Amino acid sequence: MPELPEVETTLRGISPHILDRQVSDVVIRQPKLRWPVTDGLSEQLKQNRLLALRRRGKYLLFTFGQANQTSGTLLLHLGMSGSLRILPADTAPGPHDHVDLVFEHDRLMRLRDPRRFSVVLWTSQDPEQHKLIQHLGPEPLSSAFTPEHLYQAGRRRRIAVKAMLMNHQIVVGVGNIYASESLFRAGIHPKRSANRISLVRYRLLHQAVVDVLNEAISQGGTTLRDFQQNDGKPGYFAQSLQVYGRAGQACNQCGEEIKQIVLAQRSSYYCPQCQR
DNA sequence: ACTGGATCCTGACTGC
DNA sequence: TGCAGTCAGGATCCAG
Repeated sequence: MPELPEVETTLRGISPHILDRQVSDVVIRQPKLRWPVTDGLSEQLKQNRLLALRRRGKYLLFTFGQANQTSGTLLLHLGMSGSLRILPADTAPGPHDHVDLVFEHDRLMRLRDPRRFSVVLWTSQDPEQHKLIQHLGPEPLSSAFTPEHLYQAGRRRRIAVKAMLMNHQIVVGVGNIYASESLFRAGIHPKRSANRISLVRYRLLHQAVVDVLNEAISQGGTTLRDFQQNDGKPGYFAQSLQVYGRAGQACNQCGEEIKQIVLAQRSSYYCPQCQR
């Protein structure tokens, strides 16, 4: 389900309900996710307060502790099909509701994930040094993400530019939908070799990534099948998609038929007229 | 050092 | 209606 805009939407939706609240209970119904849920998670969290909550790439980082004393950080990644919701504490769990954090004011945060690719891990170290976090590239909506950064990363790689955009060591948060959409806006063919793109064109691509992500966030993300914002509403960016999922339909820009190809095991959509 | 492919898991959809 | 096959918004691991 979630790329950066969906994770950001989730973050904004859940924060006001749980920030500065104390955990009264933890329920783990299914510990077998992408990796086993950290042993003893319940003991780490109970009676601790959520001191801070932020996003790094597609990870959510929940910092827990007492007063200003940090005890550690919960790393949470939603994988392909994960979602978080805030519910009354007595809400009966449905299928695939694997983890609940119950908070002191009778609210719970519930992780649902049919495909179980999500990640729930505890670390008492600095989360920036965690194995899953430390090699992540720059945030696309920060000043560390620049056209020159993309150009330098692309120079020494022969992989398809779309595969490069989706490599989170180069830039985080860009998944299959937004990679396709950004390349369309920049007029670059998804299969084009990363080292055969000029700085001028990387400037276009950089701006396209930033714009697409910002627009998607402002519309609450993209709902294809099951993504819901915290209030149960879908994300509305699906209406703005120009190529993703539009194989066989006419390009909104030139009328040419949108094509679908498989690239690095993922479906890619593009306009053969507008993208070279 | 890069790169492409297989892999984890379940649900929704398509075609016979 | 049932069943097999295909495809999914992610990212790691492994072999070449």
